[in-house]
Amino acid sequence: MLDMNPHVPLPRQMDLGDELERHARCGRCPVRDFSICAAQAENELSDISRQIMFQTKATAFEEGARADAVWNVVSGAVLLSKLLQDGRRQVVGIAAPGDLLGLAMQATNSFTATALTPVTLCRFDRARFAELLDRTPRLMRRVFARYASELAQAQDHMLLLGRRSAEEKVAAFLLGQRARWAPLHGLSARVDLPMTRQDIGDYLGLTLETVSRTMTKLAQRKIIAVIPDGVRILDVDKLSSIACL
Amino acid sequence: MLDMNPHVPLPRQMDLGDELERHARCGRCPVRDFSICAAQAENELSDISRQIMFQTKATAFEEGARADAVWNVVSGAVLLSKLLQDGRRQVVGIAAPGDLLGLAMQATNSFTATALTPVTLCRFDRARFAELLDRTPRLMRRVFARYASELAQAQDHMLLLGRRSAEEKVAAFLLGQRARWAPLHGLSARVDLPMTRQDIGDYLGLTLETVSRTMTKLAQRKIIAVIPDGVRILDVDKLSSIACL
DNA sequence: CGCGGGGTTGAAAGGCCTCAAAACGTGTGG
DNA sequence: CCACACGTTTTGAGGCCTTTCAACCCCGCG
Repeated sequence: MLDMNPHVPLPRQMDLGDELERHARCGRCPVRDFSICAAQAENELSDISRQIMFQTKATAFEEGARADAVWNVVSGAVLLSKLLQDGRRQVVGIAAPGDLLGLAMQATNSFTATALTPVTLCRFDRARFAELLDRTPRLMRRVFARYASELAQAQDHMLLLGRRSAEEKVAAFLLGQRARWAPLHGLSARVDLPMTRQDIGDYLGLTLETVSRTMTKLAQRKIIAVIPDGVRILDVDKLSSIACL
Repeated sequence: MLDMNPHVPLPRQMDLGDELERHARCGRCPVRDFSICAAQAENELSDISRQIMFQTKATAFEEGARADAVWNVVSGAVLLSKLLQDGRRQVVGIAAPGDLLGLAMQATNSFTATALTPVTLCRFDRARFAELLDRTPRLMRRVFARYASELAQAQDHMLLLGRRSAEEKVAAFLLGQRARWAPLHGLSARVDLPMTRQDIGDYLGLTLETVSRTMTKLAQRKIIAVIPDGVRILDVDKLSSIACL
């Protein structure tokens, strides 16, 4: 499980590290403006919520299973994927700290949530969460705004899946990951990729081989450098122009 | 508790013509359970809203332009598309009566809305619409539920774009269109397609030629029949199995 | 009647996938 | 400490599906 002691060096994935850890203890999310435990709702929420930790590769909930909870990602990265009968898979999102999952409020989950790193989630009873939203318009409004931007993001991803080449997809993906984790890591050249090539391929609508090939080609052109568990962006401008931002 | 089922089945024999027209006059949407003018909010809404009609091919709002309105589709079909600099296009949705557009509440529109048929839209001033939502939790809850299901739909479409073959895409599209308009037309064999092959291709991540070829192949196998401005589904079961629903 | 937009069809090219094998990294057990 | 196993990544060769480019057809309309 997560190591709370700040003096012990953490495993690499945990570099998300101390700042996040600190907040994790009180269930607050430091990453985005939406803090589920903020303001007047704090006491109530702590009442109906419960923190749960997941090991890498553990699944928080599965596509098709009865959905009775809303989840807030406190720390770590969560892979959201949908499966086709014949095994084809599509990753529909990669959740970062601060993201809310399961708000669709349908009878069953529409995707599976898998931990890419050790993950801390905050679980809310759905019925009581919904009640609370009803009683707290300001909170609902923020949740709603968050969700709306998620939809816009989904539409961007449709554009990527439907109309971009492999190279553009990979470039956009790397820049996207960098931007997504910037609140935690800063906008460094290094981009952590705690997922497999298969995961990336399933996210971009490509095969793992194509992802690998594309990355090595970018590396040969000195635009990125492939490093263990990630890449280093050597030429942001070129990468951006490839992604045709 | 949030409304779990935004798609309540509606009377079959409703016709775009009369029934819809009647409601259009008061800005009410007859198609889905979400009626923007329902309940106590009705008077207020009529105060801040205004109906606008668009001819086929007219654009209600454009990607990138300042967004200061929320729109409710009253009648007709609206194509939602995003453009890449080099002209590549992705259709991110086809809005039907009852759909809400522009709720993302971002500074600019993230897509363009074009009328596929003569269309009636109900325009709401955004700021005042937001205020109203704040004052009317029940309304916000319904809008929210609607939006959440839209996100689930977007994720389904990602799966289609990323992991399905041309034939599967077209089959799923036809069945999807049929289901989407069932509240108005009933679940008939005839599926109206008021958009061009190009539009369909941009929706499915294909070229217009591939869409055309795929349809003729399905027609040769007697699974569908291509008719002016639409198709007739001859074998729903086969089409469904191709779509691998 | 000619024009233009939309649809269909054909041939060729190309990008990505499939299948396969080898290289690499990491954790386990001798 | 090394050997080995296993999962992941890389690399290669060949093939297929979709795209590209082009021609032709159909139909409504000025």
